[in-house]
Amino acid sequence: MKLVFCGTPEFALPSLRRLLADQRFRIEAVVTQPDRPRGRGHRVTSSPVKDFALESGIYVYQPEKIRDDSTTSFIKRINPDAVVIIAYGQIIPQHLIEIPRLGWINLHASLLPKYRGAAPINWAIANGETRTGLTTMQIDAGMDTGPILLQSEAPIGAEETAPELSRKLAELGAGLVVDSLVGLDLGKIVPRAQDSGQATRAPLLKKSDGIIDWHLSAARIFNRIRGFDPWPGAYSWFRGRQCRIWGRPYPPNGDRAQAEKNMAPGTIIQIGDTVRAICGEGTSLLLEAIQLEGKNRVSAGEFAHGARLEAHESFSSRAPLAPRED
RNA sequence: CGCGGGGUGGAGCAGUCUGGUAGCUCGUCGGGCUCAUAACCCGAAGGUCGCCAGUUCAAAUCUGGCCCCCGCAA
Repeated sequence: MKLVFCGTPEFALPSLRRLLADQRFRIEAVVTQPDRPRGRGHRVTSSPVKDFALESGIYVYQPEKIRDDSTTSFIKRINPDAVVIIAYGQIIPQHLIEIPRLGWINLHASLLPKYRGAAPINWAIANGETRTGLTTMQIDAGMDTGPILLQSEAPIGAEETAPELSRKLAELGAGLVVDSLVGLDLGKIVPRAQDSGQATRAPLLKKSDGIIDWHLSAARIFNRIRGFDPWPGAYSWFRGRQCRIWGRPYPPNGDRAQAEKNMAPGTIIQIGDTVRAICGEGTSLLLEAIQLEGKNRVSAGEFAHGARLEAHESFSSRAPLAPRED
């Protein structure tokens, strides 16, 4: 089966590897996002998929916009049986979708129609889901709305973070992609329309999604810490400085709970090397690590030693109104 | 040439503007105290203040260059 592989980040790599190793498939080309200036200093960076493709000697195509005419002729010239598209990062126009006879086969990291959009793994964890899954589908012109080929469930660990779950799903997904292609080719899989009435959204993450609302329970804040790792993370402000926070719910303690019930959410409590922050619903978050802007990540104990916490200091869910003058 | 914050005994920080004895909270080691504690008390070791050069009687501190780490933005 002749294929074009279309993808950009790490998540797409296991599937690309699997297809490359399987004799039934021949990958004619890889399409990935153009090298762009990114990161500190705006250095030009290539995508993980591109790096892997080059190492493997696969032809790499990087259109600025996939809707360009040159892409159409490029795909037509190759005439693939299917295009496999995983986390590519651009919307595919209808006239391109129609070219391959089996369509464009997408691997999506949720049980569609749940969590349609760019960040299904992050939102599933952030919302406290205990299970999610993978879906392969034939893409259509909408956002993750195409007919479903295969689905596979996967549990979310109670403390699992987005990068951990992402690696796990990417590996599982590789097999699903292979099965989908083979099954579709043999006519054993019949694409099945999504029930859009059941759809939920998982929009691209924004920096501000990471702001901690201390009125939420510690369990819900913990879900966001896990789900928004590594970016935007969960953060707050301490003495006017932005401050990324890692922690977990603190086991309720009858004696203290009463005393802490009336403390303002965000208040920091230090008892020895144990540092906690008051959350909503009578809960508190055991702080594990803190990273002040411009500084390295340090353990909560180290943070407390250096900061010399005073009583009743607290995190703020807002940036300081006026610029700092220190 | 995107913007910005840092590099000070083993850890995290203050001190740098306004040059002039190396500070704080811990850790480590030794000793003491307590039925006990998020413990406490006494003592000790440990630092060429990222690197190089310059200014100065004197540089962690001022000037120039370099290396490394990090946040924002993209």
